[in-house]
Amino acid sequence: MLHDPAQLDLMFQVLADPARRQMVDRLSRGPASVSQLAEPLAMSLSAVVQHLNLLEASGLVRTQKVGGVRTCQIEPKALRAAEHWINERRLSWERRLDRLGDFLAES
Amino acid sequence: MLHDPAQLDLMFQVLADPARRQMVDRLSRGPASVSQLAEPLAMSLSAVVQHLNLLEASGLVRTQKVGGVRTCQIEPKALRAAEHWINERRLSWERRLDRLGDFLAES
DNA sequence: GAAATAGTTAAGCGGATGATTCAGTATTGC
DNA sequence: GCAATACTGAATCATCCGCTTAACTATTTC
Repeated sequence: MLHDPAQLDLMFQVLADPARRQMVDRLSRGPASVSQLAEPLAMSLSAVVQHLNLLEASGLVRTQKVGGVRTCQIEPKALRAAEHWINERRLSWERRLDRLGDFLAES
Repeated sequence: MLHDPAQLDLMFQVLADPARRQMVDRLSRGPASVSQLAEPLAMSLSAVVQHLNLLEASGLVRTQKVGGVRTCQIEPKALRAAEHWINERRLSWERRLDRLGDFLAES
C-alpha cells in the first residue's frame, strides 16, 4: 500500500506546500495539538485544519482526538515511501554513471 | 546552496506533478532529448518543454543543446537534497520514539 | 534552398489550490 | 449552567497551474 502511485502522488503534492512542510517539521520534534501546530504559522486556524486534513489524507500524519484536543503525530512509514521513490531514481542514475565510468576506463 | 530553502521549495513543488516525476523517472534510466521525454506523455511537446524548464530551474535536471537537440540529464545532487530533508525529519521522529521506548523500559 | 525535424515562446483558458470569514459544535473549567 | 477553549465545516474568492493552440526560430537532410 505504500507504493500505491496515487498515494505517492498525494504525498508529494502535500509536501510541496511550505506551510505543510513546516507542520511536518514541527511534528518531527514531537506530537502537537492543532493550536500548537498553528501557533508559528501566519494563517487562520481554519486554514491550518485544512492543511492538516490533507496531511492526514496523504498518510504522512496521524491524528487522534481526546476530549476537545486533536493530537497529531508523524507517520514515519509514509515519509519513508517518498524518500524511497527519490532514492531509487537517484541510485539508478548513479549506477548508470558508474557503468559508464567502467566502460570508459576499459577502453 | 543545496539547502537553500527557496530551492528546496521549488524542488518539492516540481516533484509534486506526476508528469514531471515521470520525466525524472525516464531520465533516471539515461539521458534523453526533449522529444524522447515527450514520447510517452499524453500532452503537447510545448507542455513538455514547460515542465522541463521547471525541472531545470529547480536544479533537478541539467540540459545542454547541441545543434538542434536539447539533451537532458538528472542532477543527482539535487535529488539528494530533497531526500535529505525527508530523511532528517523521519530520523528525528524515530529517535524520539526510541528515547521514549527507553524511558518506558526503565520505569 | 526547400522540406522536414527539433525545439521555443506567447497568449489564453478552465480548473485546482490556499486562504479568509463566519457560523456552529464539543469539551473543559469555574 | 455559562464562559472560554479547541476545533470544524461551508461558502467564497483570488491566484496559480497545466494545458492547448498557434506562430516562430534554428538545424539537418535531400
